[in-house]
Parts: sequence; structure tokens; C-alpha cells
Amino acid sequence: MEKEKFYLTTTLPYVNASPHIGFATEIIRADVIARYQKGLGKDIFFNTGTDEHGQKIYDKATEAGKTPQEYVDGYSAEFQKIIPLLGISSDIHFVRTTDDHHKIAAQEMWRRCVANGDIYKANHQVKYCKGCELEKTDSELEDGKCPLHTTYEIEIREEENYFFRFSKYQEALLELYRKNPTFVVPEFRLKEITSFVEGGLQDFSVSRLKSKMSWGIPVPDDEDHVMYVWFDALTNYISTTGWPEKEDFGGWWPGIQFAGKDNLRQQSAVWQAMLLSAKLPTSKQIYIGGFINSGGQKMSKSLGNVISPHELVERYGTDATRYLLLRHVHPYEDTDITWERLDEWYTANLVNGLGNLTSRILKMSETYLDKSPYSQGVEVMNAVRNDTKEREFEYALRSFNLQVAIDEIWRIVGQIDLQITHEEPFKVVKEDKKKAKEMIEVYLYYLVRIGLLVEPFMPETSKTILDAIKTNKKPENLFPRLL
RNA sequence: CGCGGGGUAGAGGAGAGGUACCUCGGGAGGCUCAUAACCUCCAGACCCCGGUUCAAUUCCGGGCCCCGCAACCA
Repeated sequence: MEKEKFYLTTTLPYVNASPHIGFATEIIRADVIARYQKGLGKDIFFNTGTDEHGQKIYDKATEAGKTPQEYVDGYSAEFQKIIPLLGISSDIHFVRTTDDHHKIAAQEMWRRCVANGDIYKANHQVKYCKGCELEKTDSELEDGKCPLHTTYEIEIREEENYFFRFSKYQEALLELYRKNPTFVVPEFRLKEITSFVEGGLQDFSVSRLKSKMSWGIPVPDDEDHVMYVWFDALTNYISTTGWPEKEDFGGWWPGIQFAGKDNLRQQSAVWQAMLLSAKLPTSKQIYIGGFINSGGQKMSKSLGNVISPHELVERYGTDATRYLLLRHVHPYEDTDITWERLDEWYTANLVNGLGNLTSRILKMSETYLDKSPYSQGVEVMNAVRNDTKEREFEYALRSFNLQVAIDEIWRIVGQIDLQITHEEPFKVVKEDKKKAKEMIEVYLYYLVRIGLLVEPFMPETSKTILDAIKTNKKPENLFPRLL
């Protein structure tokens, strides 16, 4: 029997900086869903990668005295390293927008949009500040002037670009949102994008003059232009599946996309319009997460409040880092984190919570049981899995509310701690050994459940717990106390 | 009236038309299987002003304040 296919992807981080904690959170969340769906017996295609073209990279590379290719090779490698660091499924696909195959796919995308009459040439007005000798975007200007050079007037320069007929898709996009009320999760993001699209769409430039900025995928049949980086980058979600050679995307697309709130428009409007234009299926669902701030402010090098994924793993370990980001970063809203809070959560929930519970149960089990009821391992445990259908848990996972899903697990942790205190098996064992053994077996049963439930979130920890139960041996401290 | 989110104990979060919950921190006690862990109890809160209602912190209106985004910036 053919397994059901399940596709999900992160956004591709732009490689002008080292991996950010926000991206770490995004890919960990996606990984949890991937592992969970895999556990349900589905075939998984899990995609990530790096977005490597565009002006900013070109500038940064030049600044660093490197060719753009050298520059992006270095950064892409850095992003690839984060996969094992964060315990991400090792069979994840990693697409680079500088891959030859991706370039072919982006050009095919372009041709299809052209064929549908949605790409045309027009004058592109560029705002230019003579003081900076740079082009400026509207959001960089204050009162129509460059904040750094208020004495200069902004100059409007015109150049010929290709434009994408975004405006044509207003109705189609609105219909897509109407027909599919969970197209964007959470709901308030769907409302946000709906009102944005209702406000009217403007065609936008999707090419750059090669003479000014050559670091992009060549526009088909026009040597003077390269593609604007967004047009190229968004195509990765399907190029990674082997499209266009595989016209049916190998059966993977349409899929689920994870993104940050800064990507709402690009993912849920621009990309969908491109797909519609190319007459390809629109995405299945888009999950939008919030931002992570630190100490009430945006993380920035100058403020010195940056918390990097590497530092987290160094301090807490891979699984604990996953836990902290999954449980304590809000699934939809912005979250503020500090080292103090992270330490607190680590100690309260992992050291004193799950880690300690595992120790106390296994110590009793090791001392009073001759052997584990689960010594045969997998099959017996899978039987437990079958009555581990926590409804709330599954609902939470389906709506990407991993916080709530984890809370469900920790509720069991709390229950068992309480139950042990009340039943006092360590006292009972002195009078009624048989009864004490039965109690301990119940605790073990729940610990198996916890071990199974925790698997998508903390795969290594899950394995350690289940192995310990199987061999009836108390493990080394799961989560060492911070010094 | 550009769009959207939000203001809940000392801190960080959840929540719902009617006893406001969780974690950390503070105070008192219990237990000893466990990583000085675990359990119990106590103190402590719903931005302001109107309205709807038998009843609102929760719904509606207004105000004050905070935070994102405002498109070609990935």
C-alpha cells in the first residue's frame, strides 16, 4: 500500500548573517511536525535551504573582498551545520538557490508566468539618495527624505524592468483565502493578509539590470536582466521536489510552509499569485510564527543582546534547546527571552521535572523489580502507544500549537510526581512487596507514555528514557543542573 | 479614521459571561524513592471611562499606553 505523502518546508534564510534563533525555532517546529507525521506512518518530504542571490549579498561579498559565490558557500555551509546541531531529521532536503537545478526551475517558473501574460516590461522608478550614493526604499525614508541626508532631495531614477502582474490575482487570492479558512495559521494572520489584498495590489518589479547587479538568475531570453531575488527564492519550494522535470512534483507538492511574520505577504500572497500564474497548485497551508526579542528589544549586535542557537546548545544541549524554544516561544505571537528566563525554565521543567521524575521512577524500578515489564522493547511499547491517543495533544499538533502539546505531556509528569508522593511506594514496599511492585509498574507505564509522546520534541531524550525502561537501569542525569 | 497584535498577582505566560489558572520568586509545613529534588498550604492581579446584562476582567463603544508591519527591504 502506498503511504500517504506529507510535505513541509521552512522558509530559506537569506545568507547575509549567521543563523538566527528565529530560524532555529522555525526549523525545530517544522521538524517536530515532520517527526510526528512520520510517526503516524506517512512518507515525509522535509525541506529547508539557503536563499543566496540579490543585492544585499552582492554588497556584503564585495565588502568582504570575496566573490558572491565564495561568500554564499561559506554561509550556506554554516546553515547546514545547524541541522545536526539542533537535532533536525537527518534526511531533510537542503536546497540552495544557487544550485543549477534550482536555476532551471526558477527560469521555467518565469517562462510560465510569461506564457500566461503576467510578466511585462515597464519603467521602474528608483528612489536615489545622492548623499548615500544608494537606492532607497520607502521604508528607509522619513518624510520623503533620506534620514541621513535631509538636505538632499531624493532623486527619482527610472530604469526598465520586468514587472509581475500581481494586481491581476487580487480576486483569485481572496477566493483562495475564503475557500480555505485555515490556509494561513493563526487566523489573525489570514485576516491580516486578506485585508492587505483587499486594499489592492500593485504589480512589482521582478528583475534587475544585470549591469548594476549581476548576482541573480538570468532572465530567460534577455541577457540584460537577472531575476529579482524573491521571484527566484520562492520557487525553491517546488524546485526541491524535482520540478519541472517531475511535472507532478514527485507527488509532494502542494505542501505546508513554515514562515515568520515578516514573510506573511511573500508566502501567502506573492508566492500564491506566482503559482496561480504558472497554473500550478497553491500551497496547502502556511504557518506564521512571531518574532523573538531579548530584554524587550530586537536582538542586535550593537545592543549585545543576541542569543544564538550555538550558545543555546552549548549551555543546555540539543534536546533541551529544542524544548525551550518549543515550549516557551509563543506559537503565534512575539516572545521575549533572556538567559535568566531560559535558565529558570530549564531547571524547573527539565531538571526538576522530567529529569528528576525519570530518576525517581527508575531508581525504584531498578531496586525492586527483577526485570522491566518492557524488557522485550519495541512491540510492548508500541502497545502502549496505541492507548496514548491524547485528543488535546493531537489537536494541538494539527494547529501547530506545540506549546499546548508539550503542556499535555508535562501534565502527566506532574500527575505521576503527585501520585508517587501520595502512594508512597517506598514505604509500602516494607510491608507489601507485591503491591509496591504493582505501583512501580504503573509508574513505568506512564513513563513509557511520556517517552513516546516526547519523541517528536526531544528525540534523544525519548530514546534515553525508553532504553532505560527497557534495560531497567536508571540513566545518568538526563538534564544536569546548571552550575 | 492605513493594517494588525497587545495591556491579567513581584516577573513571565494561559484563560473564560457567573468559584480567575500555570511557571518562577516570597512565607509556612510535609516527605525522603529521586538531580537540595517531590508534595501541601498561605500572601498577591484582570489599564481607565461608559454601555449591554440578573451578572463582565471576559461582549460593545470611547480613551490612554506598548509593539509589529506599511510592499519591491529576503
